[in-house]
This record gives sequence, C-alpha cells and structure tokens, in this order.
Amino acid sequence: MDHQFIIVISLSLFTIMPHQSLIDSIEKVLTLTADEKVLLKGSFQTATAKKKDILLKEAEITKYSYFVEDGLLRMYATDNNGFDHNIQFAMNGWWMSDMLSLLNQTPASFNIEAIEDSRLLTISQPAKETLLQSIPGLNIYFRKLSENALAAYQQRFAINLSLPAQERYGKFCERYPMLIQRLPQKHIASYIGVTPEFLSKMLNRPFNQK
Amino acid sequence: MDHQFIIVISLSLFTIMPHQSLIDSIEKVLTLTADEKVLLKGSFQTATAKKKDILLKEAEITKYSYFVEDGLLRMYATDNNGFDHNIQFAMNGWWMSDMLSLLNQTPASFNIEAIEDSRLLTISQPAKETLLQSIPGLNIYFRKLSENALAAYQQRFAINLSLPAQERYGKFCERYPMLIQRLPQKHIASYIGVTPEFLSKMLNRPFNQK
DNA sequence: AGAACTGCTTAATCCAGGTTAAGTGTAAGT
DNA sequence: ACTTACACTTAACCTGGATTAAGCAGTTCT
Repeated sequence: MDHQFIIVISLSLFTIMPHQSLIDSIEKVLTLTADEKVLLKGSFQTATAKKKDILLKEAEITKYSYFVEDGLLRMYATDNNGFDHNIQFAMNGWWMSDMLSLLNQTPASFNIEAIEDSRLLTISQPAKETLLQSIPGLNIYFRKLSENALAAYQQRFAINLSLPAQERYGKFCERYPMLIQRLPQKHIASYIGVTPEFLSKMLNRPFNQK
Repeated sequence: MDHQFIIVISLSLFTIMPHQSLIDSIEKVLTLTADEKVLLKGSFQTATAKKKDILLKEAEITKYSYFVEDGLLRMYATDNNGFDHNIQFAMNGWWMSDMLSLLNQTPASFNIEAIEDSRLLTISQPAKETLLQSIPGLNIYFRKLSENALAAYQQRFAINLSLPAQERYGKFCERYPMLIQRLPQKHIASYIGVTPEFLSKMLNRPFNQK
C-alpha cells in the first residue's frame, strides 16, 4: 500500500520536473548552485514530438540543439537517389544536433526525425552562448560532451573502414544493446551502411555462418 | 639587401619560438595574459619526428595529445588482414589524438605516424587537466576545438555513407586542397575508403567519365 | 471488417570496388 | 653503378553487397 503510494508520488514528481534529467547529466561533471539551476531551466524550452515528426529539415538553418528527456530521435542524410543514411541516434539523456549548421549557421545537411514520441529540451544557439557566459563551468560540460562524442565517431570510422557488414552489425549490438530492441531493423541497416534487404539476408543466413 | 636581412631575422625568431603557433591558435578564441602564456609553454614538451616515425602504437595507452607545429601526421587503424585505414590527417596548427584511449586511458585502437618530418608539441593528459584548472578559459578553446572536429566527422560520415568513391574523392579535394599535393595517393585512397589500385584506375579513366 | 501502409523476407540478377599479380618509373642506400 | 624499395599503373578475374521485384505478415486508418 505504502509502497504503491510512493511510486505514484515519484511518478508525478517526475512529470512535473522537466529539466531534471539534463541537470543530472550536467551534475555528473560539475555542481550547480540553486541560482544556476534556475538560469539553466530558463534557457531551455520544453518540446514534444510525435513519432515521425521532423524537427529539422535539410537546407534549413539549425536553430536548436536538442536534449532528449525521453524518446528516440535519428539524424539522417538523404542521398541523390532519395535514400536515407542514419548518422546518429539519440535516446534519453543524449544530445543531438547538426553541428556544422549549428556552429556556422549554414543550411543543414541533415534531417532530424522522432522515431518514438519524445519529450525534448531545446536551446537556441544565442541562448546557449549567453548561458555559457553566465555559467562558465558549463564549458567543461560541453567540452567533455564533445570530446566523448568525438571519441565515438573516431571508433565508428575505424569500424566502418575496416570491417565487413556482418562485423559492423556485431559492433553495433555490442555498443548499443538498448537500441537493438527499440529500432526497426531498417534503421540499423542504414546506420551500419547496408540496405535493409542485405541486413535481412545476413541475419537469416542458416547458422549465421561466415 | 635590407629585405633579405629581415627575412633572416624572422626565420630565426620563428625557430627560437616554439609554442607560438599554439598560442596563435588559442588566441583566435580567447586572450591569454603573459603569465598564462608562461604556464602554457611550461605544460607542453616539444618533440620532433622523422618521416615514418611512429608516435603511438595500437594497444599502447595514449600518453599525449599532439599539436602539429609543422609537418604532417596520420592516424590509422589496422584491420584483421593487416591493411591500414586512415582515420585522420593533421598538418600545421592541427591537433591529433586517439580520443577514446586518451580519455579513458584504455589501449589505443589507432597508430599515429609522421608522414613528413614534423615538429610537435605534446601534452600529457594529467598536465592538460592541471592546465585546464589553472586557466579555465581554455575549456572554451578545447570545447570549440572538439565541436568543430565533431562537425567535420558528421559531414564525413554523411559523405561516406551516401556517395560513391568518385564523389568521395571530389569532396576530399574540395575540403583539403592543401593536402592533395602533400599526400601520397595511397593515403588518400585509404582515407576515402578504397584500395590504391581502385583509386588509380578511377583517376586514369579516359576523360574521367563517370 | 476491409483497405492501405509499413516492416520484413526471399530470390534472381547486376555492378562497384576488391584481389591478385606483373610491370614501370623514380628515389634512396651502399 | 647497382640494387633495393617504394609509389603508381594496368589488367584479368572475383565477390560483397546493391537493385529489382514480388510476396507476406502486422498495424493503422476508414
């Protein structure tokens, strides 16, 4: 009885506390004062996206960085033949943006789409710059964020250049086990750089030999 | 006469002023006090590498970040069949490191080799952390550095997933015209993800038709 | 409940790029 | 000068993965 009651309270606290997962993410790196938290919350807007909503369209100028409070996004490029190529996914607690478009305010090369209904925090580039001046410590947070992302991209490049499709799939499963169940197979195919047909064939090869 | 004399002076000033290109790079982002410059210089060691010297070997734990004062480096992964795959090049004024190995102090996945005789500045990870605490403004510099690198990696991923070899080569020429003349063709092949034989065939196709 | 979509599979055919191997030109090393 | 070595080329053949096309659930919409 008591136990159930506590669960209800914590759930409702959660729903009336957006920004909390962002603050948690930041406080793994540095401590924020109460004032700073207020400032931080004020700099972000909450947003929701339904499955299949497009948050950023190729050729638009990127306005926002996205922080996923809950849900799942993908960023993809479209090739000359109209096929998608997934560059990155973002789930709970991850950031996503077309960095080049965001930094240089040039037209985006990528699209960002919600794969699941999602709750997001968004911050505009000017607001981010103001925020970084008000809370210089955040430079540490964003530095580490970018450094880690960079490390991941380097690894992924090595994998993509060195390994055949079968092993690229294996590495994806190792690294993102939590995504395997949530993602339609075609999106994994696009991420590892094969067609959905080929991935299907590969996964259904008897005994998965070779 | 006078003119030649000035050149000699500026050359010798240049050779007795290592760290200057690093300071220039930083001062595009923030201003350093004289004290900070001294601190900065003290945190780096100068190093030289001859063509073909290996600065980092796969499976070693990365000790240093490298800043190229002059010369040319490449970072590459070796696949199961012993073939190299170039992940990145670094020329004058660029940084290079195996980020994952550096951040987590895990065995490196990459090798770093000098393609030309090079003058380098190196900084150990502990020294970098100390330096960042002494000069917090450097967090801005390294944040921007990583953000820009990230933007470049995202773009390169889009190119690699979406375009055939011919166009990947074209994009490489657009983006790094200064490297085209300095790099042996086989290193470009490895970077864009084809064999040297195929790149050669591609470049010598009559009229370069398709 | 039926229609229309979306995600996955299977199979036949095709091709971009890999592999193997031999040859040429040039540069460095003795 | 002689040799070793490396960068690049050419050509014959091969293969991983693409393309096309059709069929088969499940799901979502009406």
